[in-house]
Amino acid sequence: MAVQLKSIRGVHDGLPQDVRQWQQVEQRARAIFKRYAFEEVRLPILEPTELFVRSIGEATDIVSKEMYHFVDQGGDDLCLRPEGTAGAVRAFLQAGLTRAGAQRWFYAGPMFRRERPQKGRLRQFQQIGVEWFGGEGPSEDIELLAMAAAFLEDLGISQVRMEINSLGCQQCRPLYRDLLVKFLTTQHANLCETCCERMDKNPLRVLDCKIASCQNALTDAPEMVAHLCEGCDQHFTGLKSGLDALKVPYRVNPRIVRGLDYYNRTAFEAVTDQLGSQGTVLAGGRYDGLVAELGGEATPAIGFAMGVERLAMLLPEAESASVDVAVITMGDALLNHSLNLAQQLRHADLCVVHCGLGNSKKQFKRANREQARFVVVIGESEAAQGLISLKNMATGEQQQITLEAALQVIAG
RNA sequence: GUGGACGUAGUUCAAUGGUAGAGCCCCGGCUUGUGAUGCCGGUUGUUGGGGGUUCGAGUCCCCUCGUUCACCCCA
Repeated sequence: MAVQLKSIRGVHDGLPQDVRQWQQVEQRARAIFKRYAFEEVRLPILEPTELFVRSIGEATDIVSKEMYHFVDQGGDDLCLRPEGTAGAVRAFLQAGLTRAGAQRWFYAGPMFRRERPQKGRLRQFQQIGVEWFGGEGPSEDIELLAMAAAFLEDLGISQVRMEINSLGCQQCRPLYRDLLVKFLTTQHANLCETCCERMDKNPLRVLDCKIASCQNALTDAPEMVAHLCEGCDQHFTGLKSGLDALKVPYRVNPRIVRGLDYYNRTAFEAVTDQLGSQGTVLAGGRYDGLVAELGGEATPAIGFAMGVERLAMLLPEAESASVDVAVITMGDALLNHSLNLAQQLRHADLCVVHCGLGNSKKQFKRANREQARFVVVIGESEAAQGLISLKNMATGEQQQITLEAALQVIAG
């Protein structure tokens, strides 16, 4: 059939089969985050364009070419949020919470980026994000990473490794950057075309180039972690020792780079090789300068976000909740009686479908299709005696008993 | 934004340029108070859309939309 009206490119429907998996991810996240005293916030999907330009960085791909932005009827320049941190910081400031002590937030919802879709990459996708305001670490970094690791473990996702790095701060990163550019200049001939462009635009990006020849050329490249200032070095050392103490598995990957401008110090990614080239399933870092950048009192903060669809792809298919009872009515005159019976079964907290009217064969087929564990048959003889017929669909056994007795059997 | 692959029934897939088919699903019957197994029968298509070449296009060409994979980038 020709489907005339289709969802737009890269924007997919969440059908029951998908949503079951998303809910698994969400439920596990809620359960784990609660133990760390994080609370849910619900933030706008629409924000002023200016917010993202100032926080994420005007030169980033996200802001320069991937945002859905428009001017509304009142002349306001708005955007569908491409990520959650900027809005969280805005909300934090707007609520005047800079002196309210630590704020531990999480949120779940859709984000929008107008990219070319591919496996694990959509134009509308869901993130669960976590933001922790008011701690400069490293204890917050340690606990946040431990929480992320606990979540992934609890979800039952193995084959994911946590990689960490330090990006330095405003003092040591520029010095390192100069050092790196000097090195890259010596390797200029061995780098790919895009890397040569990156040298000017964003030299750190060269570090995570996927091309093997570039990686070869980078063998002796200076690493940020070896050029941290004293403060950053202590911070990173503290982070590693804390993770060791909590037995959180990790690997230092000096090539991790963050795409968004606001990150400093701790950066991390949970990666899998099961998803093709979109292997990053959870990523985040520290953004100590962002609150001040957006006009607030300087407040250190750290956070991460995870891609719900990507995580769901790593989960086994989820079965729908099974139907406990299907109610079958023999004779139109008994409809109200059987509808009433279905309600009584539901009061007992059972999952019940009513099979409507029609001949018994048709109704039984429906019951079978619903994969009901039991069928309750209401016919004239049952109604006359105040009993029901209860059939176990797996064994085929059927008995005429009272409703109370039936509830016992179903529960048993 | 760049490059490759793909698009046929509800679904999974066939069809040397020559009548669009099969399995599964679905519907009906065998059995009007009994499903799942069996047997018999039945429905299903603007071949993603538009244009072109040809006596003739699912098949070849162009455009477009979508999916997918990779790059860029990122969750």
